[in-house]
Formats: sequence, C-alpha cells, structure tokens
Amino acid sequence: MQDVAREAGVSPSTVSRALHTRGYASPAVRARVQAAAERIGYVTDHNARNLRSRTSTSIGVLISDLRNPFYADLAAGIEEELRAAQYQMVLVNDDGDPAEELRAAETLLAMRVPGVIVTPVTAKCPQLLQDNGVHVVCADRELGRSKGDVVLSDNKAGARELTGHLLNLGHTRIGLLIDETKWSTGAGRLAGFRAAHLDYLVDLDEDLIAYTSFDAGAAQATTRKLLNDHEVTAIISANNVLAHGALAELKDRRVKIPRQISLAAYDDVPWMSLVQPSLTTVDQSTVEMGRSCARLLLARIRGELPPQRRIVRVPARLIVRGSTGPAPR
Amino acid sequence: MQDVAREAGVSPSTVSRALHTRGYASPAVRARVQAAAERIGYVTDHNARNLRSRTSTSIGVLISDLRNPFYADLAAGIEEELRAAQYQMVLVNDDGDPAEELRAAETLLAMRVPGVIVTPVTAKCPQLLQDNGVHVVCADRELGRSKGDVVLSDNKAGARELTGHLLNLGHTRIGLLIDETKWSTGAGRLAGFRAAHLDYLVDLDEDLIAYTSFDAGAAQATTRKLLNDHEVTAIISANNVLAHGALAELKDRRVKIPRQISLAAYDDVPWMSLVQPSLTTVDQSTVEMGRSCARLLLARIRGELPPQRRIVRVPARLIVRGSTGPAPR
DNA sequence: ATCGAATGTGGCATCGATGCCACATTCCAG
DNA sequence: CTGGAATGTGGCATCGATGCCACATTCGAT
Repeated sequence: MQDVAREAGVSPSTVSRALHTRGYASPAVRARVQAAAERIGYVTDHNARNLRSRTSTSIGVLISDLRNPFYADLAAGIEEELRAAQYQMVLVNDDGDPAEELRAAETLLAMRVPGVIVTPVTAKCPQLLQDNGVHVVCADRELGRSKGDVVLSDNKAGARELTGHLLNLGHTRIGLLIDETKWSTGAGRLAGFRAAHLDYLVDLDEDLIAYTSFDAGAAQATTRKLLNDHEVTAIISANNVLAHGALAELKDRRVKIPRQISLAAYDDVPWMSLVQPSLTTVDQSTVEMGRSCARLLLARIRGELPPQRRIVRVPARLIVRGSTGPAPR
Repeated sequence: MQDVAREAGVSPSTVSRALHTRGYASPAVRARVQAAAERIGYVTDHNARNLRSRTSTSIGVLISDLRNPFYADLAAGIEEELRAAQYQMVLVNDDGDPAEELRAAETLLAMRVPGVIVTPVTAKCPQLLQDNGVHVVCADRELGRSKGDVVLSDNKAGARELTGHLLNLGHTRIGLLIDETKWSTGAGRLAGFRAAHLDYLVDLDEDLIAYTSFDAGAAQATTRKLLNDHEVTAIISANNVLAHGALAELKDRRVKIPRQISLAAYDDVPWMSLVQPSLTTVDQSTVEMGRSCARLLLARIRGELPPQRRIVRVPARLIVRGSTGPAPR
C-alpha cells in the first residue's frame, strides 16, 4: 500500500480511504489512487485488515462428511450465499468426531472468524465458540436445549407426511430404519412417524422401529434382521445413508418393489431418482437450508437481528415416486 | 498474548518462544506459560501471525461444483490431508465461470494463501496466482501447455481399458458421449477410446462420438439423438453427469441393459452401484486424487521439491458390473 | 578467582491497513 | 476583507505475534 501511495503521490492514509472506507476523498484523488493500484497490481492484505479491525470475512463451516451429498449440498448452499456477500468459507470435516470438532473450533477461533455454521456433534463446540464471542448457527440439528440460532428441516411434518402416504396406501406394518433419536433430527422424524400412526388410528408396533448406526453396511444388516424377524409391507429409512443399506438388502433378496415391499426415505438425493423403481422420498431442500444458514449468520454478524434466538424451519416436501405402492393384501 | 505474559510473569517475547517457535525457553518457564495460556483461554491470532510472517496456513481450493460427487470427493481428500498438516481449506465454487474463478483467485491473493488447488476453467487463473508467488496445483485437468504442478487421473489408460472391455465383449459400434476435448481430461478419454479401437483392430466410426454439454439434460438429448441416428450396441459416457443423462434415456426407452445395450461410464460415483443393473465404470480414486493434490502442494510450499514441474498421474481402475455384457449378435 | 562460553530472557522494531486527530486549503457569509 | 465552517489530506499510534539483538545470569575451565 505504501507503494500505491508513492505511485499515486499521496499518503497511505489517503490510499486507504480512497480504496475502501467511505471517508473523505476527492474524486480526482480517488481515481488517481485506483489507477495506481491497478497499475502495480495491488491487492489488499486481509491479514493486516483483519488484525487491525479485529475481525475477518472468513466464515467457518463445520460438517461431518463432505462425501455425503446431504452435507455437500448444505455446504454448497452456504458457500453460494457467502460468496455473494463477499465472505469466504473455511470448510472443515469433523468426521462426526467430537475431538476433531473441538480442534476445528479452536482453529476457527484462532482465525478470528466472526461466525461459524456447524452441524454439531457435541454441545461443547457451539458453546466454546459462543463463549468467545463468535456467532454460531447450528444446521440440521439441535443438541439438547441449545442457546443459539438454528436452521432445521421440518422433520416431524415431513416424516408424518411420508408415513401418512404409506398408511394411506393401506400399509399397517411399516418398519422404520433409524440411527439416532437423541438429536432433534432423528427425534423429529420418529415423532412424525408416530404422529402419522395416530392420525390414521393405526397401532404402532414398537418392534418395527429398527435402530441402527449411521452407516450403509450396518443399515443393510439391520434391514436384514428386520425382514427376518418381522412381517412388514413397507420400510422407511430416516436418511439417505440408511436408504442405501435398505435398498441394497432388498436388491439382494430380489424383493419386488413396491409389489412386495414399499420403500421410502427421508432426505432426497440424486441417486434416488435414478434407481429402478425410483424412490419415494422427502426432499428437505438442503441447498436452500444452507443458504438460510448463511443468511441468518450474516444478518446476525451485521447486528440486524434482535437478541433472542431464531429457529428457522425449512419446509420438507414429499416426492412420491415408484417405490411405494398399495400394501399387498 | 500480553495477558498471558502478565499472567505468567514473563515478557511477550518469551511467551511466543515458549508456545510456538523452537527458540530458547527453559522447561520451567515453558510449563508456566502454557499453564497461564490455558488458564485464560488464550488462542493465537492467526491474522497477526500471518501478517508478521507474510504467509498463512489457509489453502485455497477452487472447484466447479460441490454438488457433483466428483468435486466433493476431491475436496474431501484435499481437506483430509490439509487438516492432518494443520492447514485450513478455503473452498470456493466457481460454477465453471471464468469471471468467478478470477474473482476467487484475487480473494485468495488478498488472503496471502501460500498455495491453491484448482480445477482450472481458464489458464489465466493459475497464471495470476503463480505470478504473485502462490504455489498452484491443478487438479483433474490441464489447460494447454501449463507450467505448474498437476494431478490427473490416467484418463487415457482408463478409457482404453474400459473401451477394451466392451470391444472384448464383441461390441464394434460403441457410442461415446463426451462433453469437451479441449482440456486434457476429455482429450485423454477420447484418446483412450481411440487407442482401444486400434488395439482391437476395430474401425472407429467417428459419427459415434457424440459431443454434448456438461449437463444431464443435454446428455439425455444427445443420447436420444445418438440412438435414433445410429446403430450402437454400447454406450460409454465420459463422466458421471453424462452417465446420468444416458441412463435416464435408456430407462425411458425401456431398453434392456445389458441385453440390448451395454452402458459404461468413466468416473465411478456411489449411485452407479445402486442402480439396476449396476454400472460398469472406471474408478478414478477421486479422494486419493485430492489427497495427492494436497500432499504435492504442501511439499511444494515447504520447498521440498526440485523446481521442475511435477505431473502426478493417479491410476484408474476398471470396475466391471452388470451393465455391460456380450454384444447382441 | 576470573574469563568466556552457554543458555535464557527482555526490548524493540516490524508486518500492512486503519482511524483518530491535527492541520491545510477552499469557500462563503457578514 | 476577515472569521469560521466545510472539505480534504497527512501523521501517527495501533492491532498481536515474531525475531533479531542486546543483555543477564549461570557454569565450567584454567
């Protein structure tokens, strides 16, 4: 910047004003400075600016697994919105590991980011960040009674609609493949599943709720067990990973979908419309969810929001495709 | 840091040495300083450190579309390796738009990142970065005769093996669905396609090379045209997006795969093993490719490499599944 | 006992951008 | 024609970490 000042024949202070802040600067000087900057290829040093102004335009994004299209879409939505607002995205995978997550949070603190978007694994992580004055938006899930802003899919409504769709087709024994119910995500989907049974006055056999772990292989094994031990005419999987496992098992068994068994999933991802038959799913508008997170966070950073926490519920949409049909009688 | 110094009863210089650099610092003082830092929750300010040392531990990653599993896997591999080395990933989507790409490059310059990994859209972008002393690794493709390091899938070998597999099954009229051949990626795959025909002494009908654009819808239309205008017994699509379009068209036509037509694709992504029949593909080890990029870049940054450019070719692996079979006679 | 090396520690300038304050110039009103 | 506001511009300290240099202390060797 010194160089630009020399080149333009003004002081560094003036250069700063001319290029960035909206302080006094005559049009003539402004033009001259800009020309000079252009000429010598000057690029502002973010580190210096950040140091001085005690902030940064980088936003931390902490997710579990970029290879899962759900997180990838979420990140894509976030990035899109941040980029439009001239912010940068620092992306960290935590692999669902609390230790990694905490380490990442510390790194982001060191970077003095003004905000972080996180799909939290542990409540400690958002806590640590907030304690240090960093704005936090939790995405996709809520841990216990947290304090900060949060953006969620309307899990209960979505699962209720999906389950209702199957009940309406005459299914009365529907298996639910689910991995966790401690976080709001799983809890909501389970609640929706239950609610739909109430809506249709169908008794819910608790044994048909098959708990598994967040892993396609495990989901396949659990599906196998479910099918061996119980009579079901339909299966709902609580997310795209579990759907993968369930479908693999049905495929192995050469079960006719939906003639013998209907299959449906929460969280629509591209492959679900490519398989034969294509899967009935709930689209949770993941990209839009990402955008919402970013918009909310930016508004918070700019101080445009009242202090109380905001909960954004992104509507879920049922997409009926070929994998669900009338219950075999 | 001042606070830590006061807390520990030493000077800031000593704190710096005790915590970070490997200068003189007695074990006693070092321990005392660390305890003090811990107590008041001190976290190094990266901005200050970066400013002073004229560098940064953030690495820029410029890709076209995070929602495409290819790029997501690439980014995941990069992030994994960077994180292990205590670097951060600043991820930017350029949507394949040269203007966005250039804008992103400027932002990364402003951040004073020591290196960037990019799937380049324009040669200008790596050029600009290199001119400003930033190390660049190009991933997945090479533009013209570029100067820098590059990590590529062994496109020619992979495509040759895949095409050979089909020729070996007796197919003599194989359609190739491809979007571009100006970049090394498409050029390599096309070259492999040709080479295989030579290997098997099969005349290649140039009309069977169907040029389309990087978009599933367009690929579907192009596939339709290909099937309408020509007799083919097999189709190869040059990447996962085009495969999506091709499969959609075959599905619409209720073509029996592989009885009537065999389908194969370059770039294995998860859905390809889920569809019925599952697709024969070439796995380009995308995650490993990402890791390679990061390793190469870090080595470059650390000055561990000789000056001449390095070209890493990641082996591609043919995966034969159910979508390819003997040519109908 | 004395000198010089070895080993720690503090002082201070520095990285580049910013924003406050002071100062210079222009301009209009009285 | 003069005083004071209005409008620009430069000087300087500052953000926090670093690394050089100088200095202080300890220790062993002669």
